[in-house]
Amino acid sequence: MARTSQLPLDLDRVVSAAFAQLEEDGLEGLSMRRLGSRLGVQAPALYWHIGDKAELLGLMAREIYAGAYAAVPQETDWRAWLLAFGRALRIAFAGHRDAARLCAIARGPSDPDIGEHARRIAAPLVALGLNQARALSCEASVISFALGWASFEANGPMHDYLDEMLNFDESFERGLKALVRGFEEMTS
Amino acid sequence: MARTSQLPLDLDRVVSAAFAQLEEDGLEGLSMRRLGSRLGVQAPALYWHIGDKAELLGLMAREIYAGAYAAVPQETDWRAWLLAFGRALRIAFAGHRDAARLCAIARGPSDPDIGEHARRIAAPLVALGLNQARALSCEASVISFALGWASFEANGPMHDYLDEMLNFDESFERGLKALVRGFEEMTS
DNA sequence: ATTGACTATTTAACACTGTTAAGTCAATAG
DNA sequence: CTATTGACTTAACAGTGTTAAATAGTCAAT
Repeated sequence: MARTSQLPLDLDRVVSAAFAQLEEDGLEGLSMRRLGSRLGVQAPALYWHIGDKAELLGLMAREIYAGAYAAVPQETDWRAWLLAFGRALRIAFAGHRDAARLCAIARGPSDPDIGEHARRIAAPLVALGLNQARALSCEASVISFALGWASFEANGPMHDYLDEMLNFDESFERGLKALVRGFEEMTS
Repeated sequence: MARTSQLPLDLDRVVSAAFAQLEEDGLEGLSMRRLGSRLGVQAPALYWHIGDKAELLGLMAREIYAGAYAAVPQETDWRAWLLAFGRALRIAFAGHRDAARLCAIARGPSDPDIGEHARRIAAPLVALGLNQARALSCEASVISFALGWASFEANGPMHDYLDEMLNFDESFERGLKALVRGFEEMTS
């Protein structure tokens, strides 16, 4: 039917519609058919733009991480950068419904140019004086902490029964600060 | 058919069969029908012992955490306890295939006796001198770090392309130590 | 001994899911 | 004017979690 009534899809529209769908119905509501119908298209049409559902989830996760990286302001100290990065990750995870579960499930980049990506990721910390291996290690720890915290916190029942005795915002901040200060100690 | 040939199921057998199934076919291979057939039973029979698949996953996650708690030796120092706990968690997550994804997805305990559970969880640290709020906060951070790390590390492609430039075991250890040392700093 | 209740399971079915194969129509290139 | 390609549709497959109803086995009480 009206196949030319709408200009054709592209990958970006698919991904952003997927985010909208995620926001509305959560991760289990993010099915190919529903995503298709949101775009005025049948489900199999999506496979023209995407290989896999897993690939779609991967792109979404990538975008969440990219948003966090982009949100880190320029810093003059690697410790300050790590703190800002951790907070940005927390905001990024909290910014989309089920983001933590999504990122925990999604598969990473199938990037062929291996070293380049790592170098780009580590760049902000390398610019502040860390060597690359150490930069990657620290970043991995902060990402793990933030991702794990988001998973932990997003767990409904767990949240409900802990939030009487645990201030999540404050505890995250304490943990993050502890982690970064711990790194500081190891350098000196 | 031969309904009495086997003694009836119970919850424990279901859960441990679910672990066996997880080990064999991973998280996506853990379906009710396959779990049933492993137990010589049709899928709907499982719903006699279990409300939900989510409940089953919750029980499995609970068992993983319980195993980690049980594996922590008695310590004389809360910092040592946290380190041992973090390592035990890492071992527990690595011990079952897809454990990290499972725990990131699973919902927590629908435990009605809220304060009691929290008190039991915090007990080891309270016994070593921390107040309960602080104990819960520290534990939450260590759990988050270990869980996030396991998710991070379990991510196949990410792992493949980082493990040339990142020693996962060593980096986990560094991160955990940094976290706990950071906590130490905050007390003094 | 027979009735009845209770436990634990079966069969059948529903409404989905991701994904593939084959067909279809519009636009573009030669 | 024809052929090719891009972007989609319809139809279908195999599988999913879950519910409802029927059923067989076991036990207690009449």
